[in-house]
Amino acid sequence: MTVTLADVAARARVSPATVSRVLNGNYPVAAETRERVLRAVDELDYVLNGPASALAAATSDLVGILVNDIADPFFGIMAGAAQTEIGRAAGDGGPNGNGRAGGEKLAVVCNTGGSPERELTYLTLLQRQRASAVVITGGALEDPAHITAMAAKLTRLMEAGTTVVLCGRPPLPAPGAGSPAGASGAGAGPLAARIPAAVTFDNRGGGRLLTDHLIALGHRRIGYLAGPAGRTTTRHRLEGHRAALAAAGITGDQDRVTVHGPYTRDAGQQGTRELLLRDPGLTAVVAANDTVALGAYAALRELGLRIPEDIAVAGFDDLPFARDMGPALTTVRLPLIEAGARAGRLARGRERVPQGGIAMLPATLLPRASTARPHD
Amino acid sequence: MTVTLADVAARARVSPATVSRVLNGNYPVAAETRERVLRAVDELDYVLNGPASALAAATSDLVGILVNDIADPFFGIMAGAAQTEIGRAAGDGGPNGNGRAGGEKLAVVCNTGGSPERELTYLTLLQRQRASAVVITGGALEDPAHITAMAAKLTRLMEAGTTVVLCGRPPLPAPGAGSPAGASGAGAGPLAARIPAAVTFDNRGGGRLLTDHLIALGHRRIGYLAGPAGRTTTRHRLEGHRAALAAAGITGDQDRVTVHGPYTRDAGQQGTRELLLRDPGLTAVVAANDTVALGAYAALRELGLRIPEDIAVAGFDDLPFARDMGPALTTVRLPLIEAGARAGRLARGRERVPQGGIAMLPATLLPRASTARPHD
DNA sequence: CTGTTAGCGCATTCAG
DNA sequence: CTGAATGCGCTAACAG
Repeated sequence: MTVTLADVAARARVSPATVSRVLNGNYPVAAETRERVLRAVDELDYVLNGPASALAAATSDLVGILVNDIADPFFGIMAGAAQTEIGRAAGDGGPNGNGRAGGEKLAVVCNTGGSPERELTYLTLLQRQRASAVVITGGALEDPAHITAMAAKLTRLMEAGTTVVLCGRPPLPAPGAGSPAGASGAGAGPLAARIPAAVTFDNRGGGRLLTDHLIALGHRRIGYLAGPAGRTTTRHRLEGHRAALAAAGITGDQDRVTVHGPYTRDAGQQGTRELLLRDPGLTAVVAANDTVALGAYAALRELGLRIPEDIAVAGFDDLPFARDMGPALTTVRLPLIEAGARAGRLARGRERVPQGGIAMLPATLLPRASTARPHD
Repeated sequence: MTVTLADVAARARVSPATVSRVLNGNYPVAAETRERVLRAVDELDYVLNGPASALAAATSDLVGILVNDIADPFFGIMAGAAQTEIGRAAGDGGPNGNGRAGGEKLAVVCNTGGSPERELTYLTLLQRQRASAVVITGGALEDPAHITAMAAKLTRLMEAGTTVVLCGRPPLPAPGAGSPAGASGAGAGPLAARIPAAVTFDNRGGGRLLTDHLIALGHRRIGYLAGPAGRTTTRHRLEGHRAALAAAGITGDQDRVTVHGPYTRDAGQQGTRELLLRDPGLTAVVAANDTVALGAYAALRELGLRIPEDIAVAGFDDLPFARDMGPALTTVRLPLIEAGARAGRLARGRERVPQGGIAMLPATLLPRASTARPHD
């Protein structure tokens, strides 16, 4: 019923092997023959059977992109950039036309919702599909059990020939002393990289920049709306913040003016209320990201506090809406598009792996209207 | 090198068929045997070969979700809801644990960037993978050639057994008179549905509601920042707007105070400048969506105009940031999560197809601070 | 309930 | 440059 390679071969009066060769384009075929085959393909409206081809070739053209939250533009922007880069057909520089689907990869994004189990599940599913590459975005959970499980899973993926790229996530911890000599005599040739390439953000530096800015304005009592506990991004941003405070000689019980919560607007709103309950004298609130800052705005509005006159607010990421908030949000810009694009290129092996397997992208401060000197 | 079903069978001392049966869970197997097999699977760390299984079964567990712009929360929210619903394992109600990956589907989102060619390309790629279902979100392009191509492609997908669900997109135009009797004698049994199920939004009604609101406040000179020309969503929202104007007896050259552009902040900014150039007497600007309204805010700020005192602004969609803009944005809420979830359930055949194959979800007006009576 | 037997559709050796 | 033969790993009839 469904048309197969053999049907095309019959119509083009060639062997199935020849059809396969023109379709994959990685083998010399006479121009005239190719022409005939392509015509037959069009006439029959033939579509390659992916599973069959993946089975025979032991690899598929699927590339998975894992994100924590697909509704969050932070991930959407990175994933979009990666997907564009990956979807780019072999030769061309732009999006190719016709719905014919030549040598492209199928770049797909998978939403883990920040759940470690789903992260693992998706990796297994991708492994099952024999994905040619996997890009994992966003911060990592710092739970030892999960780290071990992830490391094992990623190792297995890489052993199976899947390229693994980390994007906006720190590299995996070094796998200890490593296994000794290992396999028997015959050198099995250089195995795939044992460490995934990583493109990361300077979250620590960004956090530092932001709080330095606040301190320079004269703030000394600064609340901090941290991300979820146990995640690398949360920790790094917070560390940058604390480093700035320490450098300025601001001591005191910082944990008291730090609250953790998910990267959501609601968490920011509740956290801000909590912070002001704990210390009504705060002159500034730093949010772990722009979405959380959205919630801070809401809470302050509720309380009748003006930004920045009564209290300054800052975010992180510079999502598109940041500059249109009322007032425009001071934040830290991360090169999300560049990160996604580089990760995409790494996934396709189109970019050289950076020094030591890891590239750190800089964060830049964007002072806007939501921060000013404290009132008195 | 890589462990196969046969290895598991050997270790569990059963036949490969039995292993396949316990893994797929759709066939009676003795509890003890199952136990033994599962143990072997764990011990060998076996992962099913997706392509092989898809080839043999002539269907894969892949479900594709097409979106126009993955960086836009409008799509992210719908896609996330759909993905959650689809990823839900057969029996259970929540996200399943362990990275073992049982009977789940692999729900993946594909970013078309709004390009018709990429839309077709992704569909072909999914067809190639023998996807079990495809969810297509967002408005459709109204170009006849593209509509024809899409209809053909979707028909082919459905003929091949792929479930097609439209989400936030109007149903395809009826396929004309349809082909006559067709195939030969033997009734081939009831073919798959010839029309994809659709979950759509009442964009027209929402547009109407919004402009009615503005008119009720006393506005009569209203600019409109429309979406990209030739898209159903754009047209429907605009039609609702025009209908409200007409009902209020507001005539005049409405095209003059309507500008089209992509659904981006920049387009909103430029469009607003253009609108005020064309008619400085506008007392309100309606944006095709919230992101475009973001740009309108920016442009008005630039011009030193206050919202809503000097000019009212309204959006559409009620994205999370809308209520934290300065001032809070009046907009129309669409049940994005419900739409995505229903589309996901339809894709898995877990929800009855609605009346006539199409369900229309309502839009509700959310009046906020960005709209008020005109100044004089 | 379980084992045996055949392919699924394609990519590759090899010959020619 | 092209054709013929083989097997990728699994599922789906059938028997038993």
